[in-house]
Amino acid sequence: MPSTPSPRRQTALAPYGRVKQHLKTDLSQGRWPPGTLMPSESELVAQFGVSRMTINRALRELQSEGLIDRVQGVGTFAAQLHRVSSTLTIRDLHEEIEARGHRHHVEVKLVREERASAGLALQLGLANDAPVYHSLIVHFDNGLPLQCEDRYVNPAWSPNYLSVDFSRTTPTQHLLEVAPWWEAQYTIDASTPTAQEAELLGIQATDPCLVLV
Amino acid sequence: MPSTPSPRRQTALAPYGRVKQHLKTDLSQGRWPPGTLMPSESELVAQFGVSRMTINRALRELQSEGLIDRVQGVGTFAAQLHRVSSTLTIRDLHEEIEARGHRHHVEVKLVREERASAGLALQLGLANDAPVYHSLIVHFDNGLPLQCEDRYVNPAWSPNYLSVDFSRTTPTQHLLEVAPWWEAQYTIDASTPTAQEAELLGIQATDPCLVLV
DNA sequence: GCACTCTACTTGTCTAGACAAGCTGACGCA
DNA sequence: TGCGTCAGCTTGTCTAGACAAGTAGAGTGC
Repeated sequence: MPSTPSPRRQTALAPYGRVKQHLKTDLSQGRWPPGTLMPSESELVAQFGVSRMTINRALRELQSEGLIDRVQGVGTFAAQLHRVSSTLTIRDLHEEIEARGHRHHVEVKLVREERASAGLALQLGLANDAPVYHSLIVHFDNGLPLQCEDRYVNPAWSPNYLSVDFSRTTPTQHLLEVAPWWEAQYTIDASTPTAQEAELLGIQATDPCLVLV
Repeated sequence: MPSTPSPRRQTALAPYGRVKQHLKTDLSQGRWPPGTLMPSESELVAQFGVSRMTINRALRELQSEGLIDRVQGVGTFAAQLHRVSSTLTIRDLHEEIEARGHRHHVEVKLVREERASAGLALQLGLANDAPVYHSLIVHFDNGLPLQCEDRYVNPAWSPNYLSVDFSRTTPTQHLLEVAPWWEAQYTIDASTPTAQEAELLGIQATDPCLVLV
């Protein structure tokens, strides 16, 4: 999270911090229901008497915290509530395992082009039946199956996704190269794996596991 | 996270994005080992030929991603590796439930001072047998038990932790007041609850759940 | 009615300069 | 030796203005 200046109790909070806190309070009190248009930057400039850059920073950080959505040319909107709950930044599993001094390898179970189902199309912002790239890769840590990576990719983001050698570079890494950095919304859930996933990971289908969507 | 301009393939990445990506690449390639002093803002200004605000934004975002540490008056340092693995921002459950328009209440099961076990002392950076504050609180959403909050606190951070009325303010909120903002390292795991936790939450001990450490 | 253009408004970003706040090490003094 | 002061570095933040890029709506001509 971007560093907030240490607020010495009530005093000496930086202007951008005051703006942030003010908007946060209003948001949590239900002014601007989810999806509602919020004041524009110039309106906030007038209201708080600070420069636009200061307002901009406050809004940018609120956006990074998932509290608001901003659309260029349109405006700032209060975010949907479920967005608020928690944000998880996923880092490349490969890097993580290497950093622990363990051996990492993957088995590519599947890489192909498919047609987007209705739900998938909505998630990726595509038309129904539009082509999507689908990869299914199992990650191993010191020979133990650790993670089952079942990924759908918008072809527009990475046209040559299918031709990448994923035994050398992971999909995450590849996408990070294409998109300079990568952040998305995750739903995290505890659940039991599907039969197929259990088999790939070599665990009991009744063992709990994490599911990221 | 602050919005990055949609990267049109390789071209037209905003300057602050180029700086970020450049530093990220160098960091991942092991220039500046963890803890090492990195170039100052003015050095980067000279190197990239952009204004200091642009460098500052890049660095601020890298910091928010946990890749670097910055200390006012001292400099910018490469972050420790374990910091890199994954960052989870926890929001106050109370706020979250209220924001949904639900009723929230808690039951304080336990608030007391204990002695730190070896493992706990290590985690909190304390000596063995040092006093720690321990609270066990169950959160309810519209009367349904939702979360079991089992928390150990370093007394140095919050000397009056034991005297706080947690039926009015949550531990998270209290700690946020003491420490201006709060970020920590989490291990996230899927597991089955302990018998005690299952009883508190009114669920089957075999139901999967999320565990944050 | 329909398509086009043009304008006003929005956010996205950069700049050059300024001052504040915090740390470190050199220096001078007792 | 020990201590206080201060210069010079660092990051933290704000400002006023500028231009780019994207959107929506009003107006215009067909």
